[in-house]
This record gives sequence, structure tokens and C-alpha cells, in this order.
Amino acid sequence: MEEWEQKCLINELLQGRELAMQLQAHLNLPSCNETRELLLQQIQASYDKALSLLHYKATGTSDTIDPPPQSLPVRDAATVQRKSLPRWTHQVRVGPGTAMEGNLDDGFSWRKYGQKDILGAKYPRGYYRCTHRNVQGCLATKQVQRSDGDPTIFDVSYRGRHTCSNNNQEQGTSTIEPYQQQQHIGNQTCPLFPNYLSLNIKVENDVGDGNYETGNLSPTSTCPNPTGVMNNGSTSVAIESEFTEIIQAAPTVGLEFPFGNAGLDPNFTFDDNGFFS
DNA sequence: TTAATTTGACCCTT
DNA sequence: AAGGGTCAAATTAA
Repeated sequence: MEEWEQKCLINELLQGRELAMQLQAHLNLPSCNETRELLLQQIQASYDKALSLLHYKATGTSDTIDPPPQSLPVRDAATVQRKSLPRWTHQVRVGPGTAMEGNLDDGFSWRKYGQKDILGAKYPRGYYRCTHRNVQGCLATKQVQRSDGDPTIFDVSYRGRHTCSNNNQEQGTSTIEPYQQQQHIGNQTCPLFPNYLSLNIKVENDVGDGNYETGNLSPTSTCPNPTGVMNNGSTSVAIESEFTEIIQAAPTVGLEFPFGNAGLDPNFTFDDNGFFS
């Protein structure tokens, strides 16, 4: 069992390393912000998994995984878990005539599970979750809502990171392979949101009561709202992370560190080096 | 037949 | 109590 964990750990680290290299490659391509962000997400997910493995080893007493502290009712546990997921929002503008939500393909496979009319909003909000939720326990969800001001703009709000392997094409190995392949197709810039005219990501730190059980992990509140520097004139980014409890649910899911954990590196800022540009 | 979407009801949070 | 988010049965698509 120990050996298995170690393999997992190494695997995650290797994957993180490979993803970092991919990211480096993408830094030289001026076109695709979204790919980079996704790579970043994947890197963070790898670190998160690796860390959770270590955390488990560090805190778990010799015999078993810490049992859930007190058997929360299923519903409560789900709620708590939901709360702990990081959240960030994109504003997506699509080309005229192509403005269908279905075109907002970000490389993941989503399954719609609800739609709701929102008070004061002209258009309903669509609720999507990862197709692999049941199979792989992937908790990523997103909400898509068309802006009532400008119907070509969609607010896409993501919650939770993908823990699935996202192998849409049944060809596992590298989880980001599909993106790379698409990238080479023509000069259509961003493969993830081909219809983009602009992309707008918001970052907030909705830290609420701010009781970080993660101790010295500081949220990236120091991150100045990176208004700026995206190539085609768009804008402000807002990633909202919710630091709440850390859940030890399924071991495979493990800790979900919020997006803002990039703040672990004191030298890292979102607006530095035109990170998103 | 299976998978995805639709949609009203229900639950949770504010 | 109101509004937002999720569930799940019914419906539609592949």
C-alpha cells in the first residue's frame, strides 16, 4: 500500500513537471491564454494531489485514513465539500451568429444538470457538471449565463477543479493532449474557445470568515486585480477562491486547494510577466 | 438501448 | 421567505 502511494506521488510530480514544461512552451505562443490557464490548473491539481498524499502520510495514524470526524449527514458533507471548492469566473464573448452556449467548448466534457431563471437576468443560467462525475468522482462544475447587456457575452463560472483524466478521445496518456493537437490546427488561436473575441476572467477572494485551517497558506489577496494586458484589449480577471474547510472525503479527491494557492510562491503574481497574456 | 437534456420540485443559503 | 443550486423523472437525441 505504501508503495502504491509512493507511485502515485511520483506520478503526480512527474505529471506536474511535464505540465510545467507544456506551460513553458505555451508562454512563447502569444495567442492562447486559456490553454495556459488550463495548464496552470492541471499543474496545481497535480500539486494538490501530491500534497494530499503527503498530508495523508503525515497526519494519518498508522492504521487507516482518518475517518470522517463525525459522520455528517450525506447532504451536509456534500454542502461542506461544495463550499470548499475554488471558484473562478470567465466572461466569454463569442462571435455574432455563433453565440450558442454549446460553442463554449473548453476542452472538458460537461453535462447539463439544470437551468434556472435568475432574478433580474434576461437569460437563464445553465448548470453543468463534469461528465465523469460518477465514474471518476470529478467535482468540477460550471455555470453559463448569457449577459443580458450584451448577448454575445457569456459569464462562465467554474467551480472545482477537474480530477478526472478528461480523456474525451479514449486516448489517455497525457491529459492535455487534445489541446495540443487542436493547437496545431491552423492559426485559429485559442483552441479551447475558438469563437472567442475576448476573454475576461475575474479574480476575487471571497474569503468570508477567513478561518484558514491551512495555516500559513495565504490567499492571493495580494494579487492586484490584474486589469490589463491581454492581447486583444480585454481585461480584468477575477478568480474567486473560497477558503473554508479542508475535507478529507474520498482519498482520491483529497484536498482541494484553492486557486489562490499560487501565492505559495512569493514571487508569483498573476499579472507578472503577462502571465495571462 | 444508452446517453444527454429538459424541467418542475425540492433543498440550502442568505 | 426568496432566490439560487441540485435532484431526478420524463423526454429527446444518438
